[in-house]
Parts: sequence; C-alpha cells; structure tokens
Amino acid sequence: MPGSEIAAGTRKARAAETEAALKEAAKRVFGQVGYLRAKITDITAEADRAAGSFYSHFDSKEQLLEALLADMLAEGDRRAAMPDHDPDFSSLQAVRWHVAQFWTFVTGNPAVIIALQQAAMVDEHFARRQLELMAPTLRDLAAHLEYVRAAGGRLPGQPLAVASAIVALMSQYALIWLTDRRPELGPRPTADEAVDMLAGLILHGIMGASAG
Amino acid sequence: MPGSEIAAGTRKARAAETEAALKEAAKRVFGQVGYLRAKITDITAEADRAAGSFYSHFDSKEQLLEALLADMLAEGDRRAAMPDHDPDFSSLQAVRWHVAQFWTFVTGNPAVIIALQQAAMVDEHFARRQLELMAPTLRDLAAHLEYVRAAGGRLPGQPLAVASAIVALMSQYALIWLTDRRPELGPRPTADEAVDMLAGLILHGIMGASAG
DNA sequence: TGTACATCAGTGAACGCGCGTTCACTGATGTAC
DNA sequence: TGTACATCAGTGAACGCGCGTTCACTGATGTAC
Repeated sequence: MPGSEIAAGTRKARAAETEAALKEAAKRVFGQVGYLRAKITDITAEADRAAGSFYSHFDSKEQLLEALLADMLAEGDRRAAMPDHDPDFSSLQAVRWHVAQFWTFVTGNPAVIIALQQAAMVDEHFARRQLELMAPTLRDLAAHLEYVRAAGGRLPGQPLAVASAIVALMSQYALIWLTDRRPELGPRPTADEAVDMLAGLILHGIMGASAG
Repeated sequence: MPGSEIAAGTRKARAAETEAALKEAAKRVFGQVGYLRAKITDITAEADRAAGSFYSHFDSKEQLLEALLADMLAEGDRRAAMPDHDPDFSSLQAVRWHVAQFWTFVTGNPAVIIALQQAAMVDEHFARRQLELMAPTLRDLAAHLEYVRAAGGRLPGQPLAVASAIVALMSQYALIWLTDRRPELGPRPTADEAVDMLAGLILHGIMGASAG
C-alpha cells in the first residue's frame, strides 16, 4: 500500500482530525487578519483542505466561531472550579486575583476574543454573546463593590456602573495589549506589569494611596 | 416654470448640498447599522440620491470616512483653542476636566467614533488613524502623570502604560455607554454621572480616598 | 477470509448572489457671441 | 437680451468582481452475505 497515506484510523477519527485542523487554522487566521477579514478559503487553505471540506463541519463562519467559543468556555469551566475567593475588595491581593483571572482568560484565548469582539460589531447575535460572556464577571465585581460600600467605602458611582467601567478597562486594555504594534511608544509592559498596573489603578487610581 | 424644483442656486451650491446630504446620511446610517454593515446604497437612499451620485463626491466608503474624520477634527480644533490647563493631576477638578473634554468629544461625534472603531478592526490605515487620534490625549495624560510622580505620587505603573489604560477605560466606557441597549442592567448613568464616575475611578480607584 | 455494494470524508471547479462601481443618458446651469 | 453650444450634477440600469456555497466526483472505509 505505498501511495496511500498513513492510515488515519477510522472515518470518524479522520473527520474529527479535519474539524480540529479547521478550528486551529481558524484561530491562526483570526489572529493574523482578524475574524471579519478572514475568508472561508483562507481557513481551509491554512488547514490544508479543500474549500468544500469546510461545509462538512460547519454551516458558516459564524457557526465556526460559536464552536470556538464553546471550546473556550468548556476549557475555562474546567479550570475554574472557581475557589471561593476573598470578597473583601479593599485588599490589593483580592483585586489582583480578579484581574489576573481575567487577564489569563483573555490573553489565553486571544484569537477567539478578538474574533468575538469583531463579530459583535457586525452581528447582533455575537453582541449579545459578548455581553453574556462578561455578565458573570460583571455581577461578581458588582457584588464585591457592594461589599466595599457596605463596609463604609465611598465608590465613585453605582456599583454596577463602576463594575462596567472596570470591565471596560480590563478588556480594552487587554485587547490593546494583545494587538500592540507600536514600538514607537516604548516597550510594552510584561503581562505581570500589566496586571499589577490594572490592579493598582482599580484599587487606588493614580494616587497610590496606601491601603490593603 | 412650474415642475422645476425650487432653484437651488448655482451648480456648486447644489453639489455642496448633495455632498453634505451624503455626509449627514452616512452619519445616520453608521449610527444605525455601523460602518462595516453600511452599504453605499444605504447611504445614497438615506440621502435621497441615486447610487451613482455617491461617486461624484467620494471615491469609496473609506474616503467618505476620512472626510467625516477631517470634519470632526476641524470642528474639534475650532473649539479647543485649548486653554492652558492645570497640570496638577492630583486635583479632582483637573482630572474631571480632562475626562469631560474627552467625553464631550466622543459623545458629540458618536457615529464617526463608532465608524472609526469598526474601520480600525478591518483596515490597517484606520487602525493607525485611530492611534493618531488618541496620541495627543495619551501624551498629555502621560505628561500629567510624570508631574504626579515628580511630586512624589506613586503610580501603579509606567506613566505611558497608565495613560494607555486610562485612555482605554475612557474610550471603551464611552463606546459601551453610547451603544448601550441593556435595560436589564438597570438605567444607564447620565453623562454627568458617567464623567464623575470615570474621574473618581481614575483619581482614586474604587477606594474613594479623600484627596484634591 | 473474500467479494460486492453502500457510505462517507474530502475535493475543487463551477455557480450565483450581493454589492461596489460604471456609464450612457437627462435636464439644468453656465458661457460665447 | 437672445440663441446655440458646452459643461456639469445627478440618475439608475447594467455590469462584473469577490467570495460563499454547491455538487458531481474520487478513493477509501465500512457493511452484508
């Protein structure tokens, strides 16, 4: 049997392999040109398959993104048997823990996060999806802020509004950090520096009041 | 001469009118469906002109966006004979002034800002354009932060990185605020509340230390 | 174990939709004399 | 002031490109007997 490929196992295995290859290729392509500019044929070419092959596995680019989101969330859930964490948000450590969680999640799935961000600009469905994805973080943050307020802290606004602002800060900064291509502005902070900075900014703003 | 339209004046005036109508229509369409989803014919229809008319005034949707950016910046420059402002960023008033400036600019040009944001996702040219637009604010902020540091304040990171984070916070929060469609999360803060909150968050973080 | 047929993953050329872009045409405004 | 011609803004049907999507085909794997 020369000329025949290395037996890839059963049909199902072969199909699963192709599907996985398409997903991986999609992430690479999304990472390079973004979701909106990515053509189906870019993805199949990157995966070394024929164009038609795509449709044996996905109905559309949107459905492919859904599959990537599902993978990402499944992976996330697996890790995040979410240890009960310190509700006292006035401690730097507690804030830093949250920021680090968020940071790891975003920077660990750059292509999917970027793709979702882009899809949300154009597609109502993914806009909602993006909000859903943020919602638990938002609620958790808001709860922490209620705690701070109950303990006598003075928030700069309603807990939910402040929580939105913090999520906006973290997600936007992470996205900028991910896609940073501005050597003219000096070196990009390391991931640790970025997390420290965000945590400090959230806890103390720019004034560096000593607390915690 | 019944049947003939109200004399619109000279040819040039008529052309200028149509160009203005196209720009206004574009802003409305961008505001409704976004830049990326906006079709040329959506814009011409909104402006009550024929499709072909577009190309007497603009080479492409990109060039139309450039024109809108130019208008926005010209308008901005006209207002901002930029009074020399308080360099002491440790005062709430100084911070609030900056935030309010930024807020007014963004929320005063929602369609163009949203369009630029979307175009930047897909088009390298507009990505650079967006950075250029932010650069002065970024530099100004960084200078203020240097001042704070020189005065003995402890920043949570390098001035430029902190400035990036602050710009990320302000722009992302403003964009979310502009496109907010989540009645389920309670009422959206008013513009003033939003500015107060951002200024407070930037100056003090969530801890509400008394300063300024 | 062997043969005949069915099913399936994958192929890639061809098709066709959507939308940007063109262009021959119209009617009005401007210019020449 | 009047006439003839040129120019221009605007029109909208038609064209054609790019890309998503289909589909007849191939060769390999699975099933029936």
